Amino acid sequence: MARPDKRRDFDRLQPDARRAALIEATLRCLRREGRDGLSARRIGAEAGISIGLINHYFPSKDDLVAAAYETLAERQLAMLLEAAGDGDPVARLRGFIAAYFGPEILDRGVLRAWIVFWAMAFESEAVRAAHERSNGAFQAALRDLMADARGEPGEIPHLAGRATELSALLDGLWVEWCLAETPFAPDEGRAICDRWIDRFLASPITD
Amino acid sequence: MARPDKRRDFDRLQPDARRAALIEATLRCLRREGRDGLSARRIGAEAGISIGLINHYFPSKDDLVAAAYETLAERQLAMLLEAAGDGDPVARLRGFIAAYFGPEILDRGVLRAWIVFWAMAFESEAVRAAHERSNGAFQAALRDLMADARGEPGEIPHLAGRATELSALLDGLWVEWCLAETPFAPDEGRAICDRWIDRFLASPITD
DNA sequence: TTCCTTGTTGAACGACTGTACAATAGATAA
DNA sequence: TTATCTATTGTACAGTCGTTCAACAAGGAA
Repeated sequence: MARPDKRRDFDRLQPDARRAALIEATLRCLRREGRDGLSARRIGAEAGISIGLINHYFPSKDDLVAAAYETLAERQLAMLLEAAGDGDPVARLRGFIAAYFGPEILDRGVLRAWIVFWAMAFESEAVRAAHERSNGAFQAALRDLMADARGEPGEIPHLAGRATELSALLDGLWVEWCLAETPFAPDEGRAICDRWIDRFLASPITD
Repeated sequence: MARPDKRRDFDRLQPDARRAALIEATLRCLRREGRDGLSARRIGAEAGISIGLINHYFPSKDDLVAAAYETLAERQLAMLLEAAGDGDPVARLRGFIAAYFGPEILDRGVLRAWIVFWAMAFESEAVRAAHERSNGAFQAALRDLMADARGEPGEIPHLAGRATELSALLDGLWVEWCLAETPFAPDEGRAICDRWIDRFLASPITD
């Protein structure tokens, strides 16, 4: 007898699609549960697949986390650059910073995931490398925006230090906001950074 | 027959001393191994006691971590205030910041432990409360130093925002330094903050 | 249709986890 | 000395963990 209602036991996906789905499931678990969410069984359940499949795509947990880190970091940076728009340079810099205080980054779950990335950077070479790349890309983007905003070439060595400073200020406010019981208003954080930019634009090129 | 060489099976300490020893052992484990070090067995081994004793002093792991968090945070803040000295107000502020870029804080192990604190603040009410207290004390100290340095009353509401800003800058540089493969020189971080203070001191009181 | 590749399953393994708890022994008071 | 208190021990328990691997099945090729 035929089995017209035969239920397929599983969907067989293309490797790329399955990899992407596993990364997304990992990010959801990390946002929701932090390090506790980083378990093969939970990620498998979140992705709707069985335990063994994860190791078929990622030789170890570290590789999965590194891939998730890079995926999220690239997405966030792309979002910020998108929000910066293509107007005049100063507006781009300010737009970038304003978007940083939007709901996609100023989110407790996102920091919760990020903290796992930072923690694993101490243990896993793959995650450390992912951090190095992501952080480098972020600061490079910031440096270019800052150089344009002040109309100077981005290669000025001193500018890298200023970009590190602004990047640190952003990160610090981000951590502070996400961990505080009653955090400052997002607009307040944006205002702090806007005033920082005011001073940056007003200061001499050697500073 | 007497047993003159009878070996005592264990040293019985006063509760306070044992509590302190457990907290110190926890801090060493966290610095060395991060979250992996946060296991009753490892802490017990580090402290030279057996597993069960931990639960005798701390009803759960969260309480031990919260106590360790508060101990470390208080110690660090006390060290910074000590380093600030009792000279003129501006020198005190600069001394505080200079000490922040010293080996007791700018240390990968310390951040590694601190990341565990941040991670657990999402899961444990006790740790979150410890963070709230520690962070509040740190920013209050910073705000007072800044108020004195500019010769204005510390209750000025705007000053709290500036203290949050400097605190975020410090935290951000700390994280950046500890996680970077090849970090900037500590003096460079101190110089960034010193220039920040220059601008702070030069800016009008409403800013 | 039949064959083959490989995406997918799920049980199994040994190691580790936090906590509970009865038993032990050091210290102090009577 | 003896009794009492409690700091301390270490086993036990019920889980969860990451990873391995033989078996299964979906989909395309022949």
